[in-house]
Amino acid sequence: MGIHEESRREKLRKLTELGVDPWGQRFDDHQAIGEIRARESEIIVEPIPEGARDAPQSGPKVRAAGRIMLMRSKGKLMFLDLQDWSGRVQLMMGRKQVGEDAWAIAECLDLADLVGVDGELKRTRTGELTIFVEKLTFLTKCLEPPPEKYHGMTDAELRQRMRYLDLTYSDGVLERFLRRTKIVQSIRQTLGGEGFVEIEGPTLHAIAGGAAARPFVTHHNALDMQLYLRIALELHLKRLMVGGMERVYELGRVYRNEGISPRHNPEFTMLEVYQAYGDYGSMMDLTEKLIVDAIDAAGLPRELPWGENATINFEPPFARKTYDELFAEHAGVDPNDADAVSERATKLEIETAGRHADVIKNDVFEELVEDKLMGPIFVTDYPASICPLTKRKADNPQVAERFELFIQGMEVANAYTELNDPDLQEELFRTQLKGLAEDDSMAKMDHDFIRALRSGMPPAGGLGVGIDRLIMLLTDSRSIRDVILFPLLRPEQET
RNA sequence: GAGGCUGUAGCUCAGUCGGUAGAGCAACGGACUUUUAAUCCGUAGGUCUUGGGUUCGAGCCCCAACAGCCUCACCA
Repeated sequence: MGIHEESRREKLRKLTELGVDPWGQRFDDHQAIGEIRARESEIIVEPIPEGARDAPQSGPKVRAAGRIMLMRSKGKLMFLDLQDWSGRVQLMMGRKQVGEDAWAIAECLDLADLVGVDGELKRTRTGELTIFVEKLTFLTKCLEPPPEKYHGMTDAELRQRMRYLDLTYSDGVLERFLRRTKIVQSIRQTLGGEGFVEIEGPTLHAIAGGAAARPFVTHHNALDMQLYLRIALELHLKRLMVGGMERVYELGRVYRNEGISPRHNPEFTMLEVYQAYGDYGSMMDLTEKLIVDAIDAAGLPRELPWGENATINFEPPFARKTYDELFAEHAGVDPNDADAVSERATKLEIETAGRHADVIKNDVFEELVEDKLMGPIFVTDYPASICPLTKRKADNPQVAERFELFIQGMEVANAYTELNDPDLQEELFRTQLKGLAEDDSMAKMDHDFIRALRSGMPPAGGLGVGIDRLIMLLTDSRSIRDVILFPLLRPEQET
C-alpha cells in the first residue's frame, strides 16, 4: 500500500470510529450546484455597521453534494471547492460554525472525497460565491490520490483507461459526453417527429452484410454455428420495410474488425434510416434536418469552431455537387474518359491492371477529392458499379442514386435510393463476389435477403450516419476516442 | 500490418558531457477564522516501463519486448 492510500485508510478508520459511514447513505433534496449558483441574486447585503469590518448578509439556505476538488485549510477554518456535474462552488467551513463533531469529520477529509453540505449561500470578503457550511454530511471516501490539481490528467492513455478520472478532472470532457447524449436524443426526436419508428435488429448475424468490412467472428455453442457481429444495419431494416414498416430506423453499435485510428474505433455507433416511397433526395433533406436540429438542441450556433483557425458552417442548405463535377475539378481529368482516368491513377501509383474502371476512378477520387471536401457538402451520383445496393438512375444505369455527406474530409453520411429489384440485387451480389475476398466485398450473397426483396420492398430512400464522427464535428474533437467513453485499448500490463 | 515519437515519485514535468535521482502539486507533522492552483516552516516518498548488451560506471548509448500517441495501410 502506498503512503497515499495508507493515510486515506487511516482517515477512513477514524471516520468509522466517529460513527460515520465512510461509504455514505441516501442524501435527498440537494440542489445542483449550477442551480445554487443561479440563486446568487437572492443574497441580501446590509450596510456595514459602525466599527464592523463586514457587511451583514443573508442568503438562501442550500444543500449540495459533490466531490472535493480543492482544499485550502486555514487552521480552524477551511475553504473547499465542491464540484458536481453542473458546476463548482466554494464551501467555507469554520470549526466554531459547524461544531466539534462536524469538525472532527472535516479533519478526516481528503481531496476527491464526496460530501454533502447544508448552509447559507453568501459571499466571502473577496466576493466569491460561497456556501457557508452549517452541516456536513460525509458521503464517500476516495482511497486514491486524485490527479494534479492544476494540470489534471494529460496522459492520453491514462485519460482513456481511467475515463472516470478524465470526466472529473479534465476540462470539458463531461460536457462533451453530455453534449453527445443531447445530440443523440435530438436525432431520435427529429426522427420520431417525422414519423419514423426505432427498432432493435440483431447484432449477431449469420452473414455480415450491408457494408464492406471485415467482421468480428464468434461462435454460438448450442447451435454450433459461426456468427458475426454486425458490420451494418442495412439488410434487416430493409426486410422490415418489406414487412410494412414504412419509416424505420435503428441507432446502434456496429463492429468492424479493422484498424484503429483517430477516425476509427472497432465498435462505433451508426444510424440507419429507411423511408418507403422516398429516394436519396428525401434523405438529403432529412440529413440536413437531423444535423441542424441536433445543433439547435445542443444550444450551439450554426457555425461551429474546428481546430485552431477553422470553422464549419452548418447553415442549410448544404452544398451539393456531383461526383463527376468534383472529380473533374480536383483531378483535372474528364471523369468519363476511362483512359485518362487510368493514366491519372498510374501517376498516383494506384494499381490499374485487371481492375474495374470505376474502382480505379474511385481510388483516384478518394486520393484527390475526399480530403479536400471541407463541406458540409453532399457528393451525389456515384458510379453504379461500386454501389451494389443502390438503384440506378432511370435515364443512366451507369450512375447510382447515392450521396455521401463530407465534412472536414470525413465521410459522415451515406445514402441511397435503395435497390429493390431482387433479380438485379442477386446479380450484383454475384458479380461483386467475383475475384474479391469475401471480407472485402460489400456484397455478400444473402439468399434470405433476396427472398425478402422478392416479396416486394417499396421504392425507398435509405440513410446511414456515422454518429461518432458527427459528434466529433459538433464537439470540435479531433479524435474519435474523444467522443467514445471507453475506446478499445490493449489490456494493461500487470505489474 | 509498416514507420516515427513518447514512457522518470500518486499526478504534471526537469534531468547538462555517461559519474550519488530533482522540482511543483498531492501526502505526513506544525502555524494560521475570509482563502482562491492559499501561504509559511519541516518530513517522507523512486525496480527511471520490462529484459538484455556496451562500459570501471547507464535515467542518458545499443538491441529487443510492452503500452500510448501520430502518420500510412484497411475502413466509416
